Amino acid sequence: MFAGHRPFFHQSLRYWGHGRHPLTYSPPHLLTPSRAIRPCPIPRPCGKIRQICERDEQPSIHTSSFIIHNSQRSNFMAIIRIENIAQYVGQQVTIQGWLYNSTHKGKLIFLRLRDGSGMTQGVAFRPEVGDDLFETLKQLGQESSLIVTGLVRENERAPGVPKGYEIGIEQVTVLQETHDYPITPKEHGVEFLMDNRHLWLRSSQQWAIMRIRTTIKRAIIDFLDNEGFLNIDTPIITPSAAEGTSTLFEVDYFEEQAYLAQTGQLYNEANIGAFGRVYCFGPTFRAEKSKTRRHLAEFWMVEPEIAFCDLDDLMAFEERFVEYIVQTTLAKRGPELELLERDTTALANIRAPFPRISYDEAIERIHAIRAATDNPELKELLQIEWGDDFGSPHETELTKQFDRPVFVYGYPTQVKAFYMEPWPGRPEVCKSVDLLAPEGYGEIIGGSERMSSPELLVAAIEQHELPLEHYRWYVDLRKYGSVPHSGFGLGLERTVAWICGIEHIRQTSPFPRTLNRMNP
RNA sequence: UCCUCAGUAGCUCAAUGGCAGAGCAUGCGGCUGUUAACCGCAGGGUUGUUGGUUCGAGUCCAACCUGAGGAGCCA
Repeated sequence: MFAGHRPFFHQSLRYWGHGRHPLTYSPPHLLTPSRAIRPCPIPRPCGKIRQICERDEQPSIHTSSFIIHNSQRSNFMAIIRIENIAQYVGQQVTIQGWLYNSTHKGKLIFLRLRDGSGMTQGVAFRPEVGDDLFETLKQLGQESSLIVTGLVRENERAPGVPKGYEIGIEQVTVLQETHDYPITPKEHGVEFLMDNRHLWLRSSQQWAIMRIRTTIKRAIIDFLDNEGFLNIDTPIITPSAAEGTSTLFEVDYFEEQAYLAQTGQLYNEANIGAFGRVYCFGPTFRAEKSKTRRHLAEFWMVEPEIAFCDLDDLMAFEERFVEYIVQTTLAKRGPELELLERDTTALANIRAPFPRISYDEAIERIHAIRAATDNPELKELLQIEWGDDFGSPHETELTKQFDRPVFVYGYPTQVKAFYMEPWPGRPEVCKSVDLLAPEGYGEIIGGSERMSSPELLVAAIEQHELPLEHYRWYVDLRKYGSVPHSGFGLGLERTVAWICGIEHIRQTSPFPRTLNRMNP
């Protein structure tokens, strides 16, 4: 009868049984099917759990705390992931995970369980599971690691992701009983949570944000692949500031001054000569001493670059791109967006085409907003003249006028990078375009048509006082088969923050690097 | 770099210049449907640091440290 458990254990231990003993060296105990607790017959746990199994006379598994056999069942139990629980209603299943929270009411106990893929509720009723198991479950602290077997049933009262399902607990293996988990289900301050970021990621909101982030990354890659782009990597270590504007992190490159890349764009422009349509997608670094909810020192940026593409083509491409990202996330991550209490109707509106306004018109609109406001503070913040770049208050007020992202094109040349194509007949304006997200999330895309004339490019480099020797290869690209081409960079974290509807960009990065923090 | 705000129990916060408090968490007890449950009991403190004013400082003053929000800059 007892041997019937073995297939289950061997199956369930597959993922962790090959490694070292999972923590704690307090004497393990075994609770036999007769529900007696007896000391572990082996004085010290050894490395391999399967070996312990095999050398013990009676099959037993050594974990940090308890093995509970509460069921006499001997059939094979399917190990499932919680995100698929709906497929198993009426069946006995096993889930491997952690205790997120628990509550008990007399003879009834509710365990909120998470396994990384979702969250569900385990229910145990004392007369059904027996006193020993019930007492053990009652004492489990938050984040204890567990293997739970039971019957899946539908119940509209059951919380979780997906909600509406629960497991009637029959058998539990406690891998480690944990106490004093620092993040309780109550509110915490930012500093405390960031100090515990390695644990905070387990919390449901952070979990949902990371699930959405990975979906957004996948959507970006899928879209570009389908459009015939090649993902060509660009260097992280660069000899000079690509755009000559931002503050960069300095690196000692074999006793030579080097920098962490702020963009892969210039290399992308080389790559389109070989491949036509390319993108790079990776981390990028800015040493700006910015501490606002929109800034990170290390963030991810996807940068597509397209040959034979002018500014109008670029805007048409960007709006299809952003529409695809938003609609794909909406379709695939409904439960996560709901958990974040995101207003999804605002996202459903994100359909191409997006409004396009010129910089000139944007300035007029901001002047009008400024004239109309009674708020003296806002009046002060909105002060701007033609030729100035927008600050975040300008962007925020401007985007409030639209229900979807808005293109602002044709910025003054003086506020943009040196490589942008001049506007025909207006040398003071360049063929640049930014895409501003709605709801005050700011600039998520910056892009432009690139300069295609070698003479103009050399003049621009000299005018910006950039070291021409570092840019000789870049000028070469215009000497050998120059074509109209355009590209842009989309900031992943700002996009995630906008789609998730969360306040601060630091929550969109698993381990964010900010002005005052690079730990953990 | 500049402006504003904050630092008290493990966490979130109270406390006219006059006994250091609550909720949550933790431990014990109770409850068959909890959703951050609820009820009762218990333990838990170098008030960020240094100096000053005062009979007396968590509270007032100065400097410093740490953090948050914003500006500039940017994705």
